[in-house]
Order: sequence, then C-alpha cells, then structure tokens
Amino acid sequence: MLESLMLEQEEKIRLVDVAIPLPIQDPYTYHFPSRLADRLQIGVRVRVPFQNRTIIGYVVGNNSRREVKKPKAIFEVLDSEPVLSEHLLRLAKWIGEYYFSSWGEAISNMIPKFLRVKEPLEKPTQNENAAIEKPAPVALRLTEEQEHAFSVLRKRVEENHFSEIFLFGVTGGGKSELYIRTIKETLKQGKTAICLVPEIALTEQLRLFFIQHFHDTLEVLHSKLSDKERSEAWQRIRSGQKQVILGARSAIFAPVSNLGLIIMDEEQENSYKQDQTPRYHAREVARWRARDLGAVFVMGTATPTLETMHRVSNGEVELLTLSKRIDGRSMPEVKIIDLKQDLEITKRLTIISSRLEKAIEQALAAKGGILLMLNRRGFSTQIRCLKCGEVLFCPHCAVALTFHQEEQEALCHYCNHHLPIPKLCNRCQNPLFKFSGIGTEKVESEIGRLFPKARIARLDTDTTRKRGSHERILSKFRSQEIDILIGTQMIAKGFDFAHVTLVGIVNADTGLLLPDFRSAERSFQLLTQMAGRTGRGKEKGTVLIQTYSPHHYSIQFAAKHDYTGFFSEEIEKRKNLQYPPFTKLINIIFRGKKEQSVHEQAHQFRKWLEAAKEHQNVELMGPAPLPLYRLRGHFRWHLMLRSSNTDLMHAAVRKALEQFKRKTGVYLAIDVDPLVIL
DNA sequence: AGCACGCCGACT
DNA sequence: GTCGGCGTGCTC
Repeated sequence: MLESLMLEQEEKIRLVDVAIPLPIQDPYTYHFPSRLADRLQIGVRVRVPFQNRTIIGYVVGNNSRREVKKPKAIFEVLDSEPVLSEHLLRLAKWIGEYYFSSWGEAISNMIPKFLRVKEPLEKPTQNENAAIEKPAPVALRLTEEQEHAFSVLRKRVEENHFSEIFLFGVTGGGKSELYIRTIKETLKQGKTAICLVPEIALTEQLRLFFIQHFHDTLEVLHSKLSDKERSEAWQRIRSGQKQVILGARSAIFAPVSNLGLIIMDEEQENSYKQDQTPRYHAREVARWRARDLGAVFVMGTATPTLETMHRVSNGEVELLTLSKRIDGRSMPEVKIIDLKQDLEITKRLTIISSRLEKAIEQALAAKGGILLMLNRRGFSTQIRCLKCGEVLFCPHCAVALTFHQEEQEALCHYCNHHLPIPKLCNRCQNPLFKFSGIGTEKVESEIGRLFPKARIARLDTDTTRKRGSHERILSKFRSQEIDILIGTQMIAKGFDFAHVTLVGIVNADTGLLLPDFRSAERSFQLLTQMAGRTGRGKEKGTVLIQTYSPHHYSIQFAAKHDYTGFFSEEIEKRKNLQYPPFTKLINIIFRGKKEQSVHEQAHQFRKWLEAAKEHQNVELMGPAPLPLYRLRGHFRWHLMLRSSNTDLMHAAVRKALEQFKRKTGVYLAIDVDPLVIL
C-alpha cells in the first residue's frame, strides 16, 4: 500500500479516469505514461487497451481515488487540445446520470462520428454562406407587443445571468423577428447563440432568412449533412469562427464558447426528444447549459407543452406574450363539421362532407390555396377478407397492414415490412378483399374524383422519401402550381404561405383515441397549428374540422383559438390523475424474441424495484404489454415508475439496474420523461 | 457493446 | 471422441 504510493510519487505515475463509450457503469482508470505526460489534459481523446481490443475513450478526470489492481497504460493521445470543454464534459455526465446512459456514451453522442473513430482534430476549414442575391430584409416595424417583448429580451441578454423565458406567440405573431433581434443583441455582447428548430422546420426558407441576417457568422446544422461536412462544421464552431448556430435537436451540443442565448422554437415538438440512448430531451439539455453558463434560454410557440406552461404559471419561467397577429390580421374562423350527422343521412362514413366540398369549390374559384390534413398515410388502414373477415397483419408487429395504392402493396407503418396484396385470402382462399379506413392516398383519390380539374399534390413520408422532393412540392404549392395540397401533420409545421384561404381537417379524431395521456394535448396542438396555416395574407382564412366527436374539449378550444381554456381543463385532468407535470415518469421497456423471458425479466425487474425503492412516493405500474405488443419481431413489455420526487425514483432504478444482467436476448431500455408510450 | 469462456447436441 | 450452439460474465 505504502510502497505503491511511494512508487507513484517517485515515478510520477499518473492515473486518469477515462470514459468509455460503452454501456458500462463508471469511467475506467488508466495509467498515463510519462512519455505522454505533456499531452495530459482533461477532455482529450485517448486510445486505450480494453479487454483484447483498443477503443477510443475520453479523459474526464485525473485524480481517481478508486483502487484498480493493475491499471493498463494509455496507448496514444489523439488530441493536442481538448475536444470538449469542461462544461460539456460535465453536461455529458449529467445526461448519463439523468437518462441512464454511461458518461462515455453521452460524450460520444455530442461529438461528430468522425472524431469517434480516430480522425485528428484539424484546422477548421473556411466556409462562406453563399452571398444571397436578395438584399438584407428591411427591418420591420415592431408591433407594440413585439416592442415590449423585445425590450424584456434585450434586458435579459444584457443582465448576463441565467434566465428562462417563454414567448407565447400566436401563429403569425412575429416570433421569428424577435428571435433575430435577440440573437443580434447577444452578438453585441460578444456572445454566441444557438437557435433550435424541429428538423421539419429547418427548410431552405428559414436557412436563407438566417443567412440574410447573420451571413458568415452562421453555421446551419441539418440532418442531410454528411459525416465529413458535419465534422467540419463542428470544428468551425469550436474554433470560434461561427457565433450563431441554427439546427435541430443535436445542435444543442454545439461546442460554442461564450454561449449567451439558446432559443428553442416550437417547444412542444416531439422531435426534441432523442429516441435512442441517450434518450435526452433538448429542452432539458438547453436549460442545463444555460443555467451552467449563465445564459438566457428562450422557448417559443403558440402551443406549449403542459410541462412548460405549468412552470410558467408557477412563476419559474418568465412569460412574454404576442397575442395579436402582425399587420392586424385576424385569426381564421374555425367551423366544426359533425360527421355523425352525415353518417345518419348517408349511412356510410364520409371522407369529404358536402360542407367541406362546397368550401373547397369556393376556394378554388377564388384562387385560394387549400390544405387538407389527415394524420394517416396510405390508402386504407385495413385489408379485410370479404368472406371470412380475416384482416391482413404484419408478421413482425401486432399491427394491421395499410394498403398503399401507389405501390400496390400492404405496408407495416412500424417496421416497413411490405408485401404485394395477396390474390387469395390466406385463411379461406376467397379472392376478394375490402379496403377500409382512410389515409392520405384515399383522400387524394377522392379529391381527384370530386375536383377533376384541380391540381392536387400529396405531402407525406411516402411522397418525400427522395431528396429534395419535400422542397419541390412546397415550392410548387407556393407558386400556386398546385391548388390543393393533401398531407399528414407534415403540412402543419412551420411553413408560411400567404395565399392559403382554406384548411380542412379530414378527420380530427385520429389522434384522440390513442391510449396515451397526452392525446388530448397533441390533438389540440395539431389542430391549432393547422388553423395557423391560413389567414396569413390579405384574404381571410377559414378552417373546417371534420369530426365524430365535435364536443371534445381539444376540438372546441382549438376552434376558439383558446390555449388558456384548454390548459386549465387539461391541467385539472392531469392533477386528478397524477400525471405529468405533477409527477414524473420513467418507462422501462423490455424486448426480446422469446415472449416468456421478456415477461419474466419484466416481473423480476419489478421485484428488484420494490426492494430498491425506499419510499411510498415512488409508484410502480405494470409490467404490462406495450400498446405495440409485437414490434419488428420482438415481444415488448414495459414497467413504469411514477413519482413527484425525481431523486428517489432515479435512485430506485439505479439500484435495480445493478441487478439486471442481459439474459437470453432480453434487452432493456430506460426512457426518462417518456413522450410517447408506444 | 464485444468477446471469450463454458457446458450440452450432431458430426468428420 | 470433437465442432459449435449461445447463455453468462467481464472489461481499468
């Protein structure tokens, strides 16, 4: 003991903690050979022996007190300066702890793939955001509301400490203008800014808008970048060449120094949550960074999550409101069409009611743009044998196959399994099938039948698979080469077309029936966003909502543009049922090919949790089969924890996890603050 | 996550 | 008798 200590001092043996990007508990301790001593820095990548291979790890500390029998020596130091600041290393540590990944996995997630292999850090390349032909946009006069909001934002930026602001802005209320100005204020302070948007909103339009304002100080991070491009962009940011970062979820890890502002647009978007390890939410990461660095964190949307609005009403987040549309445009008139009445008259399910048909006719005549939304793709959602009633199911998932007319095949929307429509029923050999339940393809064909002269296009995952097709369809709609655009929720997000005068929701019920406590919230958000797509020009806009549940509060409040009304009703429900934001959830998912062992492991895990939790306050639910019981050939069960005390709940999971060993192909995933229970 | 060690079935 | 199946446990 004493000997080794003396040895350590004499030979100056240095031990360092290295985070390994594998699902293992703690960082490992390695010996830092004296020949590399001058390169010893926290935050550098090192190549280390690990079992009988070598692996790239990250030096995260240098004074390990843990006793390791025989630490191995680091082979090689890959960087002459840290790839990550201590701030980002600490952030990774927090992510690992909160979302149950390892520190190393969290670090790996923050850096470009290039650097996870072996590539050296390079001198950043230059990039110039191609000079834009159009002149920089004239600074718009702000409305009174905008003026007030901006004065507060500017003050917060100048104050130089952490603050959290929610910008509650109706669609068309001029949030973007405030984002731009607040970023400019931040730059004036000599600081940098990150602006997060949902991937779907990160279109050419927005990119150009930002380039016009920020020119070469701007770096845009989008999903289409190659690994090389991403790595180069990352190094430009790290070197301080870029001060404004615009990007989707992972842009929250941009290695800027002097961060002064984080903006998160459309805070309610689910895409801010990563669905693979580490399953972080960019909002929580943003808040952590802003708090750690004393930066300003601004969230903006017309339809915030209940979580965020709850924090606003508790006074934890400052509220700024843009209640009026700029230029005094009015919110569109929303009418609800009760499809039950149609059902009674026609005795069959309506796709396009006569009122909607008439409205489309009028809009066409007046040369207004028309959007029709149905949040379900494909032609029909069920393929049923006309004789024996057998429904076509996915062989890997417990899900009915959707008929896609264009491809003439049956497709699983979860695992993408597809097969040609069989000639005969598998069970009774009958040759005829009935196709029921509607999707966007069927709406398209119905609209084509009703309006043979109209120019129609469809926007959903099926029509946008090819690169650039999304932009192409949108630009045709923008230039009015398309009269009617039919799509899934994809058409609800973020684009601003002044000529849209009619929005039709083909069926508002699709999301209301899901077995999820957030289904009312999501429906309200989607309807509100869709309503916001119209009335953005001179012409007044109209929204028609077709539904079988016309009195549902999500639909009623969305029709009245009344978020506050919706919030007070929904928050009351959450309180009664003790769901978030009054509690937090952790979902533990077990999956595997053998049903029996999946089931057993889930039950076993519950027992461990029962032993581990020390408090009444941590509640266990399940195990139960998931709504999608079979998915991609795996059987799935889950367990949920619920508590108002995050620390107690995390401690229980951590303790139970120590017992868990991967057994006979049962995989476990932990989802902290799950957004979707599927 | 890999990768080796180990204990039970059909093979030159 | 061995080759190899994958269930189990470990990696500084």
